Amino acid sequence: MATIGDVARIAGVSRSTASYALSGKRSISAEVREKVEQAVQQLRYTPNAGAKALATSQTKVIGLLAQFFEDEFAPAMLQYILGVTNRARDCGYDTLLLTEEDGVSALTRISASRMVDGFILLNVAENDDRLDPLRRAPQPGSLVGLPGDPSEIDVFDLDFAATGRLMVETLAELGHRELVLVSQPEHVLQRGGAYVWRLANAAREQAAELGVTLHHHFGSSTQPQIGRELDDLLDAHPNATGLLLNNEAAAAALPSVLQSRGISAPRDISVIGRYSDDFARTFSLPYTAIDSAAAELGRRAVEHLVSRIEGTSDSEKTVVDLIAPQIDDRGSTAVPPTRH
Amino acid sequence: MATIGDVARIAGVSRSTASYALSGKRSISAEVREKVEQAVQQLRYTPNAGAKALATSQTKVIGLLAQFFEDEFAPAMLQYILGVTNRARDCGYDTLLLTEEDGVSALTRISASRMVDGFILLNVAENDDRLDPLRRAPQPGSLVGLPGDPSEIDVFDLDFAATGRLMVETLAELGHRELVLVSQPEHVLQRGGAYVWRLANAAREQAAELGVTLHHHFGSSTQPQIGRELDDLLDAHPNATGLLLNNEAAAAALPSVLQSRGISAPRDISVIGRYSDDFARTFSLPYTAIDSAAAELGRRAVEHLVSRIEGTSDSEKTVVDLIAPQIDDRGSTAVPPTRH
DNA sequence: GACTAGTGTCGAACCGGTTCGATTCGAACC
DNA sequence: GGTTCGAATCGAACCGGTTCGACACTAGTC
Repeated sequence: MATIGDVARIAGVSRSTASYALSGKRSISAEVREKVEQAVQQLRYTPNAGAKALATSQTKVIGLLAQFFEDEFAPAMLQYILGVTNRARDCGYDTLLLTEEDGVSALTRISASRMVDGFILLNVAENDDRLDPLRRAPQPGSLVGLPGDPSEIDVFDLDFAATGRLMVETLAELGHRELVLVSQPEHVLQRGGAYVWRLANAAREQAAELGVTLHHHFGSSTQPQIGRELDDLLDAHPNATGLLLNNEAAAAALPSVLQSRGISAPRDISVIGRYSDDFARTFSLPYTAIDSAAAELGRRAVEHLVSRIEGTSDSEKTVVDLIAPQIDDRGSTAVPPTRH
Repeated sequence: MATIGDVARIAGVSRSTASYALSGKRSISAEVREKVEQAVQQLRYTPNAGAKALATSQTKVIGLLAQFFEDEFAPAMLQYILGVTNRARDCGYDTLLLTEEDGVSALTRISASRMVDGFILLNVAENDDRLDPLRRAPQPGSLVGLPGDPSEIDVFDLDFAATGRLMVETLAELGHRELVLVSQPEHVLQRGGAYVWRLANAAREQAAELGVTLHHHFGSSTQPQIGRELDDLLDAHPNATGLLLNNEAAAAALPSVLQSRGISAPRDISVIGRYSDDFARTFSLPYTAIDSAAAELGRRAVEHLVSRIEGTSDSEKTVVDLIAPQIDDRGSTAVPPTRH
């Protein structure tokens, strides 16, 4: 492969001049610049990434730490990954995908060997092991998911408290008086999926304030179970007229459950979920939902990370950016059915 | 960060000696090796990846070219990605994930800048644009998906022809005489998804040979449509007793279709799909299926690629490795119902 | 006409590893 | 007792970029 030395030789200048001609960091005569550019074309010169990284201490790569848990619904993760890689590329960065179970060792390994300029952590837990190593690392990081202690790091997440309130409020305003909330499984919460209780607590408070009854259930994240559980829940709460789903698997299972009971939304029951638009399309879910904004979160995390890497960050202070919930109305809410 | 120079100084030896002590490429006294190792511990020394890449021309990174098409079922892709990244890490490689639409430019960019030691291409089309640049690249590559011209490159794929035959054969042996095959949408095929017709043609031939009627239909890959199409198909072919699905979305949609028609597998109809075990779990699909072996294909592709990179490849000749279809029996096949 | 300022170019050093050739030393050999 | 060999170590060069300081030349200033 051609090196910058080859380019310089063909152009009849020194290596340093060729370098300056390409980077524009010093003034160069139009004539020389022209010759260098021609040599680049002719040799199909592309700088060696390793050499560049060594010289500049910049790799133009960001590390993406994804964690896949047995108890989670994997397809939902894909949205985040795509959001990050696509936006990163637009910003001039490539993405090193790290899926090892041991996120801490992945982080320290990659960080110490200077393979990346920064990190993005997905699926951040309330008390995430990876945060301490990240704080100590010389590279900046962005989190997707709000941990208990977000100090020193930029955080991006959906505002789950506002989401819980909005779900309850929306149905209460339509006249619903008894609701069922289905969350992720309890062990997701125990593992540190704090968003589960952030949404649930806020929903509970809002319900109390509005005088609405709210039943809360931790659902499974796999299908035969969650379907049965939904069925049982509807049996257990015959007067409930609204269903709130903070559980992707539950949303995916609901159509067949409703069908088998011979009821439909919103005629017999109103439904609000919380999942991404892509998820809804993939599974063809006909329910109004609050967008989990996966791609948007990934994009914001990348943009902020890049501005930190490149030192163009507007503020030195770290940021906690909670996206306000936004409802995608697919027509699955209505006034409750009248009973007699 | 500590460099090998720091290690050498603390250990009281030259840089080259420190390097040899760590690599073991020349004999080193036990005493010196000990001192170097202590210095490494003390300084938490980790080699700089860029410098190492520059010196050795090895990056220990492989490039993973994934393509996401609107008309495909995205979650299925995740299995391949995880299969590749996890196996790569076990082999000592990290993975650069490239999701740009323009796979050719991604390939040439990464290849020319020497960011990776090899490539894995997913979702390879019959006539894939990326193959020529890959052949010209200095790095080796493995394909997941069989193209029309696999020359000079290692290829890994499910044996779709054998899959088609096996599907038909299995139901024919049980006594079925009229089958319906639902493939991916026709534009997947036009884009170069040759596996669609490889399976369909083989199924057709096998059916002809066994004297079985086979109706072939290109189904949609999104849910409200594919559900309706399945319903129409069952109406159109009332005497069909077996359903073959080479279309993930169709498999995901089938449970509610059958339910709404008040029929069930295998009592009223026998079903064989083609999707991964993980996919079946995620969607809780109760149908016997031929495993698309995504993770296994990813693993084989990585292993072969690594052996090429490291020059330990058993043979110089390129390989076309078609995995024999394997049936995961979930009990959705039986003898056809008797009519009168 | 000497002084200054700015422009354009070059050589050398540096980033942090690896590797080749040379050197020293002690043990084994004839 | 000189020769040969292998083990252990070191210095220097190299990988392919970037960047600093020096220098030559031109143009403008007083």
